[in-house]
Amino acid sequence: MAIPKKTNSCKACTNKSSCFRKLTEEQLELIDKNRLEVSYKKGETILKQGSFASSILYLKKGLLKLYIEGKNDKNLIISIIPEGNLIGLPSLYGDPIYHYSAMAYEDSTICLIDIDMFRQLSQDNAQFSSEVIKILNELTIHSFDRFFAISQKNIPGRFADLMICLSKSIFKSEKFNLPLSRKELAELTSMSIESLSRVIKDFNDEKLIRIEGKEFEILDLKKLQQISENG
Amino acid sequence: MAIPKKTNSCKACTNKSSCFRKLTEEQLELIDKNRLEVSYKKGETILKQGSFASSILYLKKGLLKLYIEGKNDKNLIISIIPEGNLIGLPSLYGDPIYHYSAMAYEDSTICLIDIDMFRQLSQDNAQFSSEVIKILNELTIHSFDRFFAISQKNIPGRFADLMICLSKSIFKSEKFNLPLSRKELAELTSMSIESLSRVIKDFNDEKLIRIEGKEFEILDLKKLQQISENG
DNA sequence: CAAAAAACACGATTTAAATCAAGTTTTATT
DNA sequence: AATAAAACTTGATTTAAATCGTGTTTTTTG
Repeated sequence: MAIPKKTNSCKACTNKSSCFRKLTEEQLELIDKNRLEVSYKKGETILKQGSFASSILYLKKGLLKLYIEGKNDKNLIISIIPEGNLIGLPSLYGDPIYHYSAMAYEDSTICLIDIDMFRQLSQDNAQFSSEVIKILNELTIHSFDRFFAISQKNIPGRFADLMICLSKSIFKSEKFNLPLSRKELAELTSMSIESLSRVIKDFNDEKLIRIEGKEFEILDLKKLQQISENG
Repeated sequence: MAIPKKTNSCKACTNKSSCFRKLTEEQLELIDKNRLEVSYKKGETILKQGSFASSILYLKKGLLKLYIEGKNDKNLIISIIPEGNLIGLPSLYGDPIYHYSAMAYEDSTICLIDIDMFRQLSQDNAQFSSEVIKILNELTIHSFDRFFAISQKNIPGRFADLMICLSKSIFKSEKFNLPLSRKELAELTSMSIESLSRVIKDFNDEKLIRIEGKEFEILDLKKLQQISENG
Protein backbone atom coordinates (compact mmCIF):
# COMPACT_ATOMS: atom_id res chain seq x y z
CA MET A 1 0.00 0.00 0.00
CA ALA A 2 1.48 3.32 -1.04
CA ILE A 3 1.63 6.52 0.99
CA PRO A 4 -1.69 8.39 0.86
CA LYS A 5 -1.71 11.35 -1.50
CA LYS A 6 -4.42 13.27 -3.27
CA THR A 7 -4.71 14.36 -6.84
CA ASN A 8 -7.42 16.48 -8.41
CA SER A 9 -10.71 17.08 -6.65
CA CYS A 10 -13.95 15.12 -6.41
CA LYS A 11 -15.66 17.90 -8.30
CA ALA A 12 -13.27 17.49 -11.21
CA CYS A 13 -13.34 13.70 -11.10
CA THR A 14 -14.70 12.76 -14.49
CA ASN A 15 -15.83 9.20 -13.92
CA LYS A 16 -17.33 9.51 -10.46
CA SER A 17 -20.02 7.10 -9.30
CA SER A 18 -23.59 8.15 -10.16
CA CYS A 19 -24.51 8.63 -6.49
CA PHE A 20 -21.98 11.43 -6.08
CA ARG A 21 -23.77 13.43 -8.75
CA LYS A 22 -26.71 13.65 -6.37
CA LEU A 23 -24.67 15.49 -3.74
CA THR A 24 -24.67 19.24 -3.25
CA GLU A 25 -21.41 21.07 -3.88
CA GLU A 26 -20.84 21.39 -0.15
CA GLN A 27 -21.44 17.69 0.42
CA LEU A 28 -19.04 16.77 -2.35
CA GLU A 29 -16.45 19.11 -0.87
CA LEU A 30 -16.93 17.45 2.51
CA ILE A 31 -16.02 14.12 0.94
CA ASP A 32 -13.12 15.71 -0.90
CA LYS A 33 -11.62 17.10 2.32
CA ASN A 34 -11.93 13.85 4.19
CA ARG A 35 -11.08 11.28 1.57
CA LEU A 36 -7.75 9.51 1.31
CA GLU A 37 -6.27 8.49 -2.00
CA VAL A 38 -4.22 5.31 -2.07
CA SER A 39 -2.36 3.49 -4.84
CA TYR A 40 -2.19 -0.27 -5.14
CA LYS A 41 0.07 -2.39 -7.30
CA LYS A 42 -1.25 -5.22 -9.42
CA GLY A 43 -1.95 -8.23 -7.21
CA GLU A 44 -2.24 -6.28 -3.97
CA THR A 45 -5.10 -6.93 -1.58
CA ILE A 46 -7.31 -3.87 -1.23
CA LEU A 47 -9.98 -5.24 1.05
CA LYS A 48 -9.94 -8.24 3.34
CA GLN A 49 -13.10 -10.22 3.97
CA GLY A 50 -14.03 -10.22 7.65
CA SER A 51 -12.17 -7.02 8.59
CA PHE A 52 -13.93 -4.02 10.10
CA ALA A 53 -15.69 -1.88 7.50
CA SER A 54 -14.29 1.57 8.19
CA SER A 55 -14.53 2.95 4.67
CA ILE A 56 -16.51 2.86 1.48
CA LEU A 57 -13.99 2.60 -1.36
CA TYR A 58 -14.14 4.32 -4.69
CA LEU A 59 -12.12 2.84 -7.56
CA LYS A 60 -10.78 5.91 -9.32
CA LYS A 61 -8.47 4.04 -11.65
CA GLY A 62 -7.74 0.41 -12.35
CA LEU A 63 -9.47 -2.93 -12.34
CA LEU A 64 -10.16 -5.28 -9.48
CA LYS A 65 -11.99 -8.38 -8.42
CA LEU A 66 -14.34 -8.86 -5.49
CA TYR A 67 -14.21 -12.37 -4.13
CA ILE A 68 -15.38 -14.59 -1.32
CA GLU A 69 -12.63 -16.56 0.37
CA GLY A 70 -13.33 -20.15 1.26
CA LYS A 71 -11.26 -22.97 2.67
CA ASN A 72 -8.41 -24.66 0.73
CA ASP A 73 -7.97 -21.72 -1.64
CA LYS A 74 -11.54 -22.11 -2.84
CA ASN A 75 -12.33 -18.58 -3.88
CA LEU A 76 -15.43 -17.37 -5.61
CA ILE A 77 -15.25 -14.19 -7.65
CA ILE A 78 -18.38 -12.12 -7.10
CA SER A 79 -17.66 -9.46 -9.65
CA ILE A 80 -15.03 -7.68 -11.71
CA ILE A 81 -15.07 -3.99 -10.94
CA PRO A 82 -13.92 -1.42 -13.48
CA GLU A 83 -13.04 2.14 -12.54
CA GLY A 84 -15.78 4.52 -11.44
CA ASN A 85 -17.38 2.07 -9.03
CA LEU A 86 -17.89 1.85 -5.29
CA ILE A 87 -16.71 -1.07 -3.17
CA GLY A 88 -18.01 -2.05 0.23
CA LEU A 89 -21.60 -0.82 -0.02
CA PRO A 90 -23.04 -4.10 1.33
CA SER A 91 -21.40 -3.13 4.62
CA LEU A 92 -22.99 0.34 4.75
CA TYR A 93 -25.86 -0.70 7.03
CA GLY A 94 -26.07 -3.97 8.90
CA ASP A 95 -23.08 -6.09 9.87
CA PRO A 96 -20.13 -3.62 9.94
CA ILE A 97 -17.58 -5.95 8.38
CA TYR A 98 -16.56 -6.47 4.77
CA HIS A 99 -18.21 -9.51 3.27
CA TYR A 100 -15.77 -9.94 0.42
CA SER A 101 -12.11 -9.38 -0.33
CA ALA A 102 -10.84 -7.22 -3.17
CA MET A 103 -7.64 -7.60 -5.19
CA ALA A 104 -6.16 -5.29 -7.81
CA TYR A 105 -5.95 -6.88 -11.27
CA GLU A 106 -3.87 -3.92 -12.42
CA ASP A 107 -2.27 -0.89 -10.76
CA SER A 108 -5.17 0.95 -9.17
CA THR A 109 -6.07 4.16 -7.39
CA ILE A 110 -8.62 4.06 -4.60
CA CYS A 111 -10.36 6.84 -2.69
CA LEU A 112 -11.21 5.91 0.89
CA ILE A 113 -14.37 7.53 2.21
CA ASP A 114 -15.14 7.30 5.89
CA ILE A 115 -18.16 5.04 6.31
CA ASP A 116 -19.76 7.21 9.00
CA MET A 117 -19.58 10.22 6.73
CA PHE A 118 -21.08 8.14 3.94
CA ARG A 119 -23.89 7.08 6.26
CA GLN A 120 -24.48 10.66 7.31
CA LEU A 121 -24.74 11.77 3.69
CA SER A 122 -27.31 9.03 3.03
CA GLN A 123 -29.30 10.35 5.98
CA ASP A 124 -29.09 13.95 4.85
CA ASN A 125 -29.67 13.47 1.15
CA ALA A 126 -32.52 11.20 0.06
CA GLN A 127 -31.56 11.44 -3.62
CA PHE A 128 -28.09 10.22 -2.76
CA SER A 129 -29.58 7.44 -0.66
CA SER A 130 -31.86 6.19 -3.43
CA GLU A 131 -28.97 6.25 -5.88
CA VAL A 132 -27.02 4.10 -3.41
CA ILE A 133 -29.95 1.66 -3.32
CA LYS A 134 -29.94 1.64 -7.11
CA ILE A 135 -26.25 0.78 -7.21
CA LEU A 136 -26.69 -1.93 -4.60
CA ASN A 137 -29.56 -3.40 -6.59
CA GLU A 138 -27.52 -3.44 -9.78
CA LEU A 139 -24.83 -5.42 -7.96
CA THR A 140 -27.44 -7.80 -6.59
CA ILE A 141 -29.04 -8.38 -9.97
CA HIS A 142 -25.67 -8.81 -11.61
CA SER A 143 -24.65 -11.36 -9.00
CA PHE A 144 -27.93 -13.24 -9.54
CA ASP A 145 -27.03 -13.52 -13.21
CA ARG A 146 -23.57 -14.82 -12.41
CA PHE A 147 -25.03 -17.12 -9.79
CA PHE A 148 -27.40 -18.56 -12.38
CA ALA A 149 -24.76 -18.99 -15.06
CA ILE A 150 -22.26 -20.70 -12.80
CA SER A 151 -24.71 -23.07 -11.18
CA GLN A 152 -26.73 -24.00 -14.28
CA LYS A 153 -24.55 -23.69 -17.36
CA ASN A 154 -21.89 -25.99 -18.78
CA ILE A 155 -18.31 -24.97 -19.50
CA PRO A 156 -18.78 -23.50 -23.00
CA GLY A 157 -21.91 -21.67 -21.79
CA ARG A 158 -20.12 -20.15 -18.83
CA PHE A 159 -17.16 -19.05 -20.91
CA ALA A 160 -19.38 -17.54 -23.60
CA ASP A 161 -21.21 -15.74 -20.82
CA LEU A 162 -17.98 -14.33 -19.46
CA MET A 163 -16.82 -13.11 -22.88
CA ILE A 164 -20.15 -11.36 -23.49
CA CYS A 165 -20.15 -9.82 -20.02
CA LEU A 166 -16.59 -8.53 -20.31
CA SER A 167 -17.22 -7.09 -23.73
CA LYS A 168 -20.59 -5.50 -22.98
CA SER A 169 -20.50 -4.57 -19.30
CA ILE A 170 -16.89 -4.09 -18.37
CA PHE A 171 -14.90 -2.93 -21.40
CA LYS A 172 -17.74 -1.77 -23.66
CA SER A 173 -15.82 -2.92 -26.74
CA GLU A 174 -15.51 -6.17 -28.67
CA LYS A 175 -11.74 -5.90 -28.34
CA PHE A 176 -10.07 -5.64 -24.97
CA ASN A 177 -6.92 -6.34 -23.02
CA LEU A 178 -7.60 -8.49 -20.00
CA PRO A 179 -4.70 -8.58 -17.52
CA LEU A 180 -5.79 -11.89 -15.97
CA SER A 181 -3.92 -15.15 -15.75
CA ARG A 182 -5.57 -18.36 -16.91
CA LYS A 183 -5.88 -19.30 -13.25
CA GLU A 184 -7.90 -16.16 -12.59
CA LEU A 185 -10.09 -16.69 -15.64
CA ALA A 186 -10.73 -20.23 -14.42
CA GLU A 187 -11.67 -18.96 -10.98
CA LEU A 188 -14.03 -16.47 -12.58
CA THR A 189 -15.93 -19.19 -14.41
CA SER A 190 -15.66 -21.86 -11.70
CA MET A 191 -13.74 -24.30 -13.83
CA SER A 192 -10.29 -25.91 -13.77
CA ILE A 193 -7.36 -24.23 -15.53
CA GLU A 194 -7.20 -27.13 -17.99
CA SER A 195 -10.87 -26.88 -18.90
CA LEU A 196 -10.45 -23.16 -19.43
CA SER A 197 -7.46 -23.72 -21.67
CA ARG A 198 -9.46 -26.20 -23.74
CA VAL A 199 -12.52 -23.99 -24.14
CA ILE A 200 -10.29 -21.11 -25.25
CA LYS A 201 -8.67 -23.37 -27.84
CA ASP A 202 -12.07 -24.60 -29.06
CA PHE A 203 -13.53 -21.09 -29.33
CA ASN A 204 -10.38 -19.90 -31.11
CA ASP A 205 -10.54 -22.81 -33.56
CA GLU A 206 -14.21 -22.16 -34.28
CA LYS A 207 -13.40 -18.45 -34.80
CA LEU A 208 -15.88 -17.32 -32.13
CA ILE A 209 -13.17 -15.34 -30.41
CA ARG A 210 -9.56 -14.42 -31.02
CA ILE A 211 -7.44 -14.80 -27.91
CA GLU A 212 -3.72 -14.23 -28.03
CA GLY A 213 -2.24 -14.03 -24.57
CA LYS A 214 -4.13 -11.24 -22.81
CA GLU A 215 -5.61 -9.81 -26.04
CA PHE A 216 -9.28 -10.69 -26.46
CA GLU A 217 -11.58 -10.07 -29.39
CA ILE A 218 -15.17 -11.14 -29.93
CA LEU A 219 -15.56 -12.40 -33.51
CA ASP A 220 -19.01 -14.01 -33.51
CA LEU A 221 -21.26 -12.50 -30.86
CA LYS A 222 -24.41 -14.18 -32.23
CA LYS A 223 -22.94 -17.65 -31.85
CA LEU A 224 -21.54 -16.82 -28.42
CA GLN A 225 -24.98 -15.72 -27.29
CA GLN A 226 -26.40 -18.95 -28.67
CA ILE A 227 -23.86 -21.01 -26.73
CA SER A 228 -24.56 -18.97 -23.61
CA GLU A 229 -28.31 -19.60 -24.02
CA ASN A 230 -28.06 -23.33 -24.65
CA GLY A 231 -25.16 -24.13 -22.33
CA MET B 1 -55.30 -15.30 -6.63
CA ALA B 2 -58.07 -14.64 -4.11
CA ILE B 3 -60.23 -11.53 -3.82
CA PRO B 4 -58.41 -8.74 -1.99
CA LYS B 5 -59.46 -8.33 1.61
CA LYS B 6 -57.86 -6.76 4.65
CA THR B 7 -57.48 -8.07 8.15
CA ASN B 8 -56.04 -6.25 11.16
CA SER B 9 -53.96 -3.14 10.72
CA CYS B 10 -50.30 -2.52 9.98
CA LYS B 11 -49.96 -1.02 13.43
CA ALA B 12 -51.20 -4.24 15.02
CA CYS B 13 -49.18 -6.49 12.71
CA THR B 14 -46.92 -8.37 15.08
CA ASN B 15 -44.23 -9.64 12.75
CA LYS B 16 -43.79 -6.63 10.50
CA SER B 17 -40.53 -6.03 8.67
CA SER B 18 -37.93 -4.06 10.63
CA CYS B 19 -38.11 -1.11 8.23
CA PHE B 20 -41.77 -0.44 9.08
CA ARG B 21 -40.81 0.14 12.69
CA LYS B 22 -38.92 3.20 11.54
CA LEU B 23 -42.05 4.85 10.14
CA THR B 24 -44.11 7.44 11.99
CA GLU B 25 -47.65 6.49 12.93
CA GLU B 26 -49.00 8.62 10.09
CA GLN B 27 -46.68 6.98 7.56
CA LEU B 28 -47.69 3.52 8.73
CA GLU B 29 -51.34 4.50 8.45
CA LEU B 30 -50.72 5.71 4.92
CA ILE B 31 -49.45 2.26 4.01
CA ASP B 32 -52.35 0.66 5.85
CA LYS B 33 -54.91 2.63 3.86
CA ASN B 34 -53.31 1.90 0.54
CA ARG B 35 -52.21 -1.68 0.90
CA LEU B 36 -54.01 -4.67 -0.57
CA GLU B 37 -54.10 -8.01 1.14
CA VAL B 38 -54.15 -11.09 -1.07
CA SER B 39 -54.24 -14.81 -0.34
CA TYR B 40 -52.36 -17.40 -2.37
CA LYS B 41 -52.74 -21.15 -2.35
CA LYS B 42 -49.75 -23.47 -2.11
CA GLY B 43 -48.04 -23.65 -5.49
CA GLU B 44 -49.43 -20.38 -6.84
CA THR B 45 -47.14 -17.88 -8.53
CA ILE B 46 -46.96 -14.65 -6.58
CA LEU B 47 -44.46 -12.76 -8.68
CA LYS B 48 -43.36 -13.28 -12.24
CA GLN B 49 -39.80 -12.49 -13.29
CA GLY B 50 -39.74 -9.83 -16.01
CA SER B 51 -43.11 -8.27 -15.20
CA PHE B 52 -43.50 -4.60 -14.28
CA ALA B 53 -42.66 -3.91 -10.65
CA SER B 54 -45.74 -2.09 -9.42
CA SER B 55 -45.58 -3.20 -5.79
CA ILE B 56 -43.31 -4.12 -2.95
CA LEU B 57 -44.74 -7.26 -1.37
CA TYR B 58 -44.86 -8.10 2.29
CA LEU B 59 -45.25 -11.74 3.27
CA LYS B 60 -47.62 -11.59 6.22
CA LYS B 61 -48.13 -15.32 6.52
CA GLY B 62 -46.74 -18.35 4.74
CA LEU B 63 -43.55 -19.51 3.10
CA LEU B 64 -42.29 -18.93 -0.40
CA LYS B 65 -39.36 -19.25 -2.71
CA LEU B 66 -37.69 -16.60 -4.83
CA TYR B 67 -36.24 -18.04 -7.99
CA ILE B 68 -34.64 -17.14 -11.29
CA GLU B 69 -36.22 -18.77 -14.31
CA GLY B 70 -33.93 -20.10 -16.99
CA LYS B 71 -34.46 -22.09 -20.15
CA ASN B 72 -35.59 -25.74 -20.15
CA ASP B 73 -37.05 -25.56 -16.64
CA LYS B 74 -33.63 -24.66 -15.27
CA ASN B 75 -34.61 -22.68 -12.21
CA LEU B 76 -32.34 -21.34 -9.55
CA ILE B 77 -33.76 -20.69 -6.10
CA ILE B 78 -32.33 -17.46 -4.72
CA SER B 79 -33.83 -17.69 -1.30
CA ILE B 80 -36.55 -19.20 0.86
CA ILE B 81 -38.60 -16.45 2.46
CA PRO B 82 -40.40 -16.96 5.75
CA GLU B 83 -43.17 -14.65 6.94
CA GLY B 84 -42.34 -11.12 8.01
CA ASN B 85 -40.18 -10.37 4.98
CA LEU B 86 -40.34 -8.04 2.02
CA ILE B 87 -40.21 -9.20 -1.58
CA GLY B 88 -39.26 -7.11 -4.60
CA LEU B 89 -36.87 -4.64 -2.99
CA PRO B 90 -34.21 -5.13 -5.71
CA SER B 91 -36.71 -3.43 -8.03
CA LEU B 92 -37.20 -0.37 -5.78
CA TYR B 93 -34.71 1.81 -7.64
CA GLY B 94 -33.17 0.99 -10.99
CA ASP B 95 -34.74 -1.29 -13.56
CA PRO B 96 -38.50 -1.24 -12.74
CA ILE B 97 -39.14 -4.93 -13.36
CA TYR B 98 -39.04 -7.91 -11.05
CA HIS B 99 -35.79 -9.82 -11.36
CA TYR B 100 -37.06 -13.03 -9.83
CA SER B 101 -40.26 -15.02 -9.61
CA ALA B 102 -41.91 -16.03 -6.36
CA MET B 103 -44.00 -19.12 -5.62
CA ALA B 104 -45.94 -20.02 -2.47
CA TYR B 105 -44.64 -23.15 -0.74
CA GLU B 106 -47.71 -23.08 1.49
CA ASP B 107 -50.92 -21.06 1.69
CA SER B 108 -49.74 -17.48 2.09
CA THR B 109 -50.99 -13.99 2.76
CA ILE B 110 -49.35 -11.07 1.02
CA CYS B 111 -49.70 -7.32 1.48
CA LEU B 112 -49.18 -5.33 -1.70
CA ILE B 113 -47.63 -1.91 -1.17
CA ASP B 114 -47.56 0.52 -4.05
CA ILE B 115 -43.96 0.94 -5.14
CA ASP B 116 -44.25 4.69 -5.66
CA MET B 117 -45.55 5.13 -2.15
CA PHE B 118 -42.70 2.97 -0.89
CA ARG B 119 -40.25 5.15 -2.81
CA GLN B 120 -41.81 8.29 -1.40
CA LEU B 121 -41.48 6.97 2.15
CA SER B 122 -37.81 6.20 1.52
CA GLN B 123 -37.38 9.80 0.37
CA ASP B 124 -39.21 11.26 3.36
CA ASN B 125 -37.77 9.08 6.08
CA ALA B 126 -34.02 8.51 6.14
CA GLN B 127 -34.24 6.00 8.98
CA PHE B 128 -36.67 3.95 6.91
CA SER B 129 -34.37 4.22 3.92
CA SER B 130 -31.31 3.00 5.79
CA GLU B 131 -33.28 0.09 7.19
CA VAL B 132 -34.26 -0.79 3.61
CA ILE B 133 -30.57 -0.73 2.66
CA LYS B 134 -29.85 -2.97 5.62
CA ILE B 135 -32.46 -5.49 4.49
CA LEU B 136 -31.16 -5.39 0.91
CA ASN B 137 -27.64 -5.98 2.16
CA GLU B 138 -28.71 -8.95 4.23
CA LEU B 139 -30.26 -10.50 1.14
CA THR B 140 -27.11 -9.78 -0.85
CA ILE B 141 -24.84 -11.32 1.78
CA HIS B 142 -27.11 -14.32 2.15
CA SER B 143 -27.14 -14.88 -1.60
CA PHE B 144 -23.33 -14.64 -1.67
CA ASP B 145 -23.23 -17.46 0.88
CA ARG B 146 -25.59 -19.60 -1.17
CA PHE B 147 -23.66 -18.71 -4.31
CA PHE B 148 -20.47 -19.89 -2.70
CA ALA B 149 -21.93 -23.12 -1.33
CA ILE B 150 -23.55 -24.13 -4.61
CA SER B 151 -20.58 -23.36 -6.80
CA GLN B 152 -17.83 -24.72 -4.55
CA LYS B 153 -19.21 -27.51 -2.38
CA ASN B 154 -19.97 -31.14 -3.15
CA ILE B 155 -23.36 -32.79 -2.68
CA PRO B 156 -23.08 -33.73 1.00
CA GLY B 157 -21.63 -30.28 1.75
CA ARG B 158 -24.48 -28.51 -0.01
CA PHE B 159 -27.13 -30.58 1.71
CA ALA B 160 -25.54 -30.13 5.15
CA ASP B 161 -25.48 -26.41 4.38
CA LEU B 162 -29.17 -26.39 3.54
CA MET B 163 -30.11 -28.26 6.71
CA ILE B 164 -28.12 -25.85 8.87
CA CYS B 165 -29.57 -22.83 7.08
CA LEU B 166 -33.17 -24.03 7.39
CA SER B 167 -32.74 -24.88 11.04
CA LYS B 168 -30.89 -21.72 12.05
CA SER B 169 -32.14 -18.99 9.72
CA ILE B 170 -35.60 -20.00 8.59
CA PHE B 171 -37.28 -22.11 11.25
CA LYS B 172 -35.06 -21.29 14.25
CA SER B 173 -35.49 -24.81 15.60
CA GLU B 174 -33.70 -28.14 15.14
CA LYS B 175 -37.06 -29.72 14.30
CA PHE B 176 -39.23 -28.40 11.49
CA ASN B 177 -41.86 -29.30 8.95
CA LEU B 178 -40.74 -28.47 5.44
CA PRO B 179 -43.58 -28.55 2.86
CA LEU B 180 -41.24 -29.09 -0.09
CA SER B 181 -41.15 -31.93 -2.55
CA ARG B 182 -37.89 -33.75 -3.22
CA LYS B 183 -37.83 -31.98 -6.58
CA GLU B 184 -37.89 -28.61 -4.85
CA LEU B 185 -35.22 -29.63 -2.36
CA ALA B 186 -33.10 -30.75 -5.29
CA GLU B 187 -33.62 -27.43 -7.04
CA LEU B 188 -32.63 -25.64 -3.85
CA THR B 189 -29.30 -27.43 -3.67
CA SER B 190 -28.65 -27.58 -7.43
CA MET B 191 -28.58 -31.34 -7.63
CA SER B 192 -30.65 -34.08 -9.28
CA ILE B 193 -33.62 -35.59 -7.46
CA GLU B 194 -31.81 -38.94 -7.28
CA SER B 195 -28.69 -37.43 -5.74
CA LEU B 196 -30.86 -35.68 -3.19
CA SER B 197 -32.64 -38.93 -2.38
CA ARG B 198 -29.31 -40.63 -1.85
CA VAL B 199 -27.83 -37.95 0.38
CA ILE B 200 -30.98 -37.98 2.52
CA LYS B 201 -30.68 -41.74 2.91
CA ASP B 202 -26.98 -41.49 3.78
CA PHE B 203 -27.53 -38.74 6.36
CA ASN B 204 -30.44 -40.70 7.84
CA ASP B 205 -28.34 -43.87 8.07
CA GLU B 206 -25.49 -42.00 9.72
CA LYS B 207 -27.98 -40.45 12.18
CA LEU B 208 -26.99 -36.89 11.25
CA ILE B 209 -30.61 -36.03 10.57
CA ARG B 210 -33.98 -37.70 10.88
CA ILE B 211 -36.15 -37.15 7.82
CA GLU B 212 -39.53 -38.80 7.53
CA GLY B 213 -41.53 -37.36 4.67
CA LYS B 214 -41.71 -33.62 5.34
CA GLU B 215 -40.61 -33.90 9.00
CA PHE B 216 -37.00 -32.81 9.50
CA GLU B 217 -34.85 -32.99 12.60
CA ILE B 218 -31.20 -32.14 13.07
CA LEU B 219 -29.55 -34.83 15.20
CA ASP B 220 -25.84 -34.06 14.91
CA LEU B 221 -25.24 -30.38 14.17
CA LYS B 222 -21.48 -30.61 14.84
CA LYS B 223 -20.99 -33.29 12.20
CA LEU B 224 -23.22 -31.43 9.74
CA GLN B 225 -21.12 -28.31 10.19
CA GLN B 226 -18.00 -30.39 9.63
CA ILE B 227 -19.42 -31.81 6.40
CA SER B 228 -20.47 -28.33 5.30
CA GLU B 229 -16.95 -27.02 5.97
CA ASN B 230 -15.10 -29.81 4.21
CA GLY B 231 -17.56 -30.41 1.37
C1' DC C 1 -62.47 -46.60 -2.68
C1' DA C 2 -60.30 -47.95 -6.70
C1' DA C 3 -57.50 -46.36 -10.47
C1' DA C 4 -54.28 -43.21 -12.18
C1' DA C 5 -50.75 -40.13 -11.52
C1' DA C 6 -47.23 -38.25 -9.25
C1' DA C 7 -43.49 -38.56 -6.06
C1' DC C 8 -39.87 -41.17 -4.33
C1' DA C 9 -36.01 -44.75 -3.82
C1' DC C 10 -32.18 -47.10 -5.46
C1' DG C 11 -29.11 -49.82 -8.38
C1' DA C 12 -26.69 -49.67 -13.14
C1' DT C 13 -24.72 -46.91 -16.70
C1' DT C 14 -23.08 -42.81 -18.80
C1' DT C 15 -20.93 -38.43 -19.02
C1' DA C 16 -19.02 -33.88 -18.19
C1' DA C 17 -15.49 -32.11 -16.12
C1' DA C 18 -11.66 -32.64 -12.74
C1' DT C 19 -7.38 -34.51 -12.02
C1' DC C 20 -3.08 -36.38 -13.48
C1' DA C 21 0.95 -36.35 -16.36
C1' DA C 22 4.18 -34.57 -19.49
C1' DG C 23 5.70 -31.28 -22.58
C1' DT C 24 6.07 -26.28 -24.21
C1' DT C 25 6.06 -21.43 -23.80
C1' DT C 26 6.50 -17.33 -21.25
C1' DT C 27 8.21 -14.65 -17.50
C1' DA C 28 11.31 -13.70 -13.79
C1' DT C 29 15.90 -13.91 -11.63
C1' DT C 30 20.80 -14.14 -11.12
C1' DA D 1 22.16 -14.32 -21.67
C1' DA D 2 21.60 -18.46 -19.14
C1' DT D 3 18.87 -20.67 -15.79
C1' DA D 4 15.01 -21.27 -12.96
C1' DA D 5 10.35 -20.77 -12.15
C1' DA D 6 5.94 -19.99 -13.32
C1' DA D 7 2.25 -20.17 -16.62
C1' DC D 8 0.14 -22.49 -20.13
C1' DT D 9 -1.31 -26.38 -23.38
C1' DT D 10 -2.76 -30.84 -24.52
C1' DG D 11 -3.67 -35.74 -24.13
C1' DA D 12 -4.87 -39.77 -20.91
C1' DT D 13 -7.25 -41.24 -16.85
C1' DT D 14 -10.32 -40.86 -13.03
C1' DT D 15 -14.33 -39.47 -10.65
C1' DA D 16 -18.42 -37.16 -8.91
C1' DA D 17 -22.69 -36.66 -10.13
C1' DA D 18 -26.28 -36.90 -13.82
C1' DT D 19 -29.10 -39.83 -16.31
C1' DC D 20 -31.47 -44.05 -17.12
C1' DG D 21 -34.31 -47.91 -15.76
C1' DT D 22 -37.44 -50.03 -12.77
C1' DG D 23 -39.92 -50.91 -8.73
C1' DT D 24 -42.38 -48.86 -4.70
C1' DT D 25 -44.89 -45.61 -2.08
C1' DT D 26 -47.76 -41.70 -1.65
C1' DT D 27 -51.11 -38.52 -3.35
C1' DT D 28 -54.74 -37.12 -6.28
C1' DT D 29 -58.94 -37.71 -8.67
C1' DG D 30 -63.05 -39.59 -10.84
